[in-house]
Amino acid sequence: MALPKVEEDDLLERLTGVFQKHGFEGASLSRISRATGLKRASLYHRFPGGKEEMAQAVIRHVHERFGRDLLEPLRGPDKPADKVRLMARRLDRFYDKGRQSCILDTLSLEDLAPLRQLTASAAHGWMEALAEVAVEAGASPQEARNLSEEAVIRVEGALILSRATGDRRLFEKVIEDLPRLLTGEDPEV
Amino acid sequence: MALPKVEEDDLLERLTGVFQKHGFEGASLSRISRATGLKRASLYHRFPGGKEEMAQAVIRHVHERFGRDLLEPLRGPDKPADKVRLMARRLDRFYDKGRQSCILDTLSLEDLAPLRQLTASAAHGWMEALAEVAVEAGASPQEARNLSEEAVIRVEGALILSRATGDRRLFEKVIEDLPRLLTGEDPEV
DNA sequence: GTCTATAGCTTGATAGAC
DNA sequence: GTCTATCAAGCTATAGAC
Repeated sequence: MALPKVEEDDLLERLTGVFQKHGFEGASLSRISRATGLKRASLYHRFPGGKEEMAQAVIRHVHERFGRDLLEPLRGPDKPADKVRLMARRLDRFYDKGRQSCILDTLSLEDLAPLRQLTASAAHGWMEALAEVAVEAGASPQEARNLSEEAVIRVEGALILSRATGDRRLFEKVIEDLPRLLTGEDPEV
Repeated sequence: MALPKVEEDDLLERLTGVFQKHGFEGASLSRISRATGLKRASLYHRFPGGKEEMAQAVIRHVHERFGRDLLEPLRGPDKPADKVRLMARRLDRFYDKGRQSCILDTLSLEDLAPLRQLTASAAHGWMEALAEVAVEAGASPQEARNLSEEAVIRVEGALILSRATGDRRLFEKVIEDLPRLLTGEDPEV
């Protein structure tokens, strides 16, 4: 807590970029050092647990930012369809129109229990928030659960396919379809 | 072509396992050597292009096996719903009920053009085969395209979520729902 | 076609100066 | 809190014997 929050956040953003782009194994300390401007020893001063602690911090950071910017608004007073439309726009931005990978993907390949626990928690938080807004839009709790799972599955699948094919149109389609899927209303972008 | 096809296939299967489990960066020559029983120099004798050539061979191999075992039957004379049910069962086996990752995921993170081209081709082949059977089941060409994209997106997304959460039920649900999605008929497992 | 041996570099991590 | 310097271990890749 010695550092101002902005600098701490900036560091975590840069760290996130590396793990997002290269995954756990590909996120070498050289790359991390270059991206953050901090030398190896400085990184270990801040993250005594090394790479694994950095990866944990990244998931926590993304979880927090995602919750604040994309999920919290879903609990506001606006119409469900409007709230989902807003989230869809921010999702599009969050993943840079499908160019960025999701850390639920890139940080879950390596079989590390502490990371798995954090990705699981993040995924569940996302689905729960979507289920709540689906209920608000008229779905039964069971339907809402299914719809929220479906929504997250589609986003993650579209990201993989966009990356594997180099064609980001699939991602855009999935994003545009989210309001209809979750609330039954048309996008009306 | 000096080796019998079985041994060549066995080698490729073991190679596939390593790249599937650890991704491109995580698939070190040590791991590959251990998994295949071949020393470094022997691997380079068979794959002069090193790791990247091995990864290419893996995608080609999986593409071929996937096409032969899962997609080719879709073009047979049986009822569309029956053919999709068969594919769904084999998909479930192919990904070991959601325990295995897809190489479209694990081999597309590293930004290598030759690999990207192969993953793209494999993904498109899969979607085309699904679209054909959807048309056969009564969908319009445009509908069929959408349904086939939706199906592949769901499978890939479910694999990611299963891995990130450690809960494979989502994958099973997606697999079971494929016949209904693509042909409009109930699973009747 | 497989091996041992090795080159040369990069990795994750640490010690200690400032 | 950041740095330089360093470590042992790992990495990809190659040379050359059999």
